[in-house]
Amino acid sequence: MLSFFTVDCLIFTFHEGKLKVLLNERNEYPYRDWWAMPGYFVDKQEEMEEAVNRIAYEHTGLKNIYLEQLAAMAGLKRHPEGRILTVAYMALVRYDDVKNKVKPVTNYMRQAKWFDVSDVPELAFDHNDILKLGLKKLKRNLNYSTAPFELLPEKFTLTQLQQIYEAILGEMLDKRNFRKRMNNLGYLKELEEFQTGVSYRAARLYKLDKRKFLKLFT
Amino acid sequence: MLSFFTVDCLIFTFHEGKLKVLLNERNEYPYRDWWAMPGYFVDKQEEMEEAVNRIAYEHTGLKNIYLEQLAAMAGLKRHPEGRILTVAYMALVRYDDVKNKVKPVTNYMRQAKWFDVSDVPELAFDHNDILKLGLKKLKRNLNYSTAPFELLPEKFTLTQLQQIYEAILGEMLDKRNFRKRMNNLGYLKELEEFQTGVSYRAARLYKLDKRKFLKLFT
DNA sequence: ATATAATGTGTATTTTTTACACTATTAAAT
DNA sequence: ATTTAATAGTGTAAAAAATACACATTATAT
Repeated sequence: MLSFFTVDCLIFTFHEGKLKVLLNERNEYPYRDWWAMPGYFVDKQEEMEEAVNRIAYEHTGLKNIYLEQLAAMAGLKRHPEGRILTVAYMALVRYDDVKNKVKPVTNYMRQAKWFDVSDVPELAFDHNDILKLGLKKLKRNLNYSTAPFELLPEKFTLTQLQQIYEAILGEMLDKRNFRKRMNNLGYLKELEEFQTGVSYRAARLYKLDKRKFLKLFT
Repeated sequence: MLSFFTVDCLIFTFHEGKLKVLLNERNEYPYRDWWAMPGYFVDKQEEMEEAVNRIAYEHTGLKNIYLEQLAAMAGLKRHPEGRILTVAYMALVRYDDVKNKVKPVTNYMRQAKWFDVSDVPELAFDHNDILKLGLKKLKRNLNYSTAPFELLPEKFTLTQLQQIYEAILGEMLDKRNFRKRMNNLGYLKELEEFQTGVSYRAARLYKLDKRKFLKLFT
């Protein structure tokens, strides 16, 4: 009746204009020395989402992050010792919130590093497939999800938002048309506050009006 | 290292203008006498998709059907004996192709029956949640997937296609606008054939041009 | 004062979406 | 032969959304 299984988590963030994903260098058989999504076994008495939160917490120092389930992978040949089912998630975190910029070494993992999503090496197991799934889902649901805002601070500029759209869609967008569209969405609140600490004209800050967002999409 | 887990499958079809889902009446603890999605344990040496295909075959007599994975459910309390992880799929089948209109009784299952999706009782386990997920996914991906065509014969009329869109979206569509939109998709082939056996004006038949569809969406 | 770096804005055009009602065709019934 | 019943099939005008495109404005640093 017992079930050993793992969860793996694509942790995405946005930094310096790029969409990044956090990967581990494995220190354990199989795929020792390969890069892989953070992941581990789910404890017997632990809910699956708790396990994902635990793993994400170990890597980022953050709790209660945004999570979406991507897929269950259960191929008989994905692990040399036999089938190990894994449930893959994706998490979205704000770069500035991340506490441990580099995850301390454990016995099964050497280091963690942010990779630009367009520059990811061949990964352990079926993790490249999972990454593709994650990026595809992010892209497909872009207009119906709060995902872009999970990658930004609570108050953000339209340029930051546009950069995230561009990173997720993989194409450049026209500034004026983008702003027009965003203002028509109906769930962005224009604040009377402005960026600080920049050596050029400070941009206006916006925030997501979650109530209005939910009204539109539920 | 061993992993017992199940797969469950929402089998959808379209009949008499309604979207239908095939459900089993359980004859086994837990949830004896409740209706549930068809599902069962995955054999130790069996791929997960094989298992889904096997279950769908037992219920419909069909092989190589359209499948999409929906979610993994692993709540500690979903089964009274402890966690049983299940991976939920949805399948789409053509009603006219289904061989066994009623599934023979087995020791764990009393009968199978098509339910109108808008008239489904309270189901075993978390199966109502899974049904909601399935319907939501069907709706959200309607315009990027071959799903509507999986529910229709190879050659179909635009009215049939419109009925499927309406059933999935849960709203009525305007005939002229719908036809205009379908003709602009670029992947419907207008045939020089017409319906037969109807006692009124026979409608033109169409079919999906899969090559063109794939070009657009890959 | 000047240079720098990014912000913020409008209009014309095209495309897409929406609203809306009647004639055409076929088979069956009389 | 005519009528009835049932569904197929069609066009246009209006509104809304998407696109293409360039320059003046503002804040800071020197």
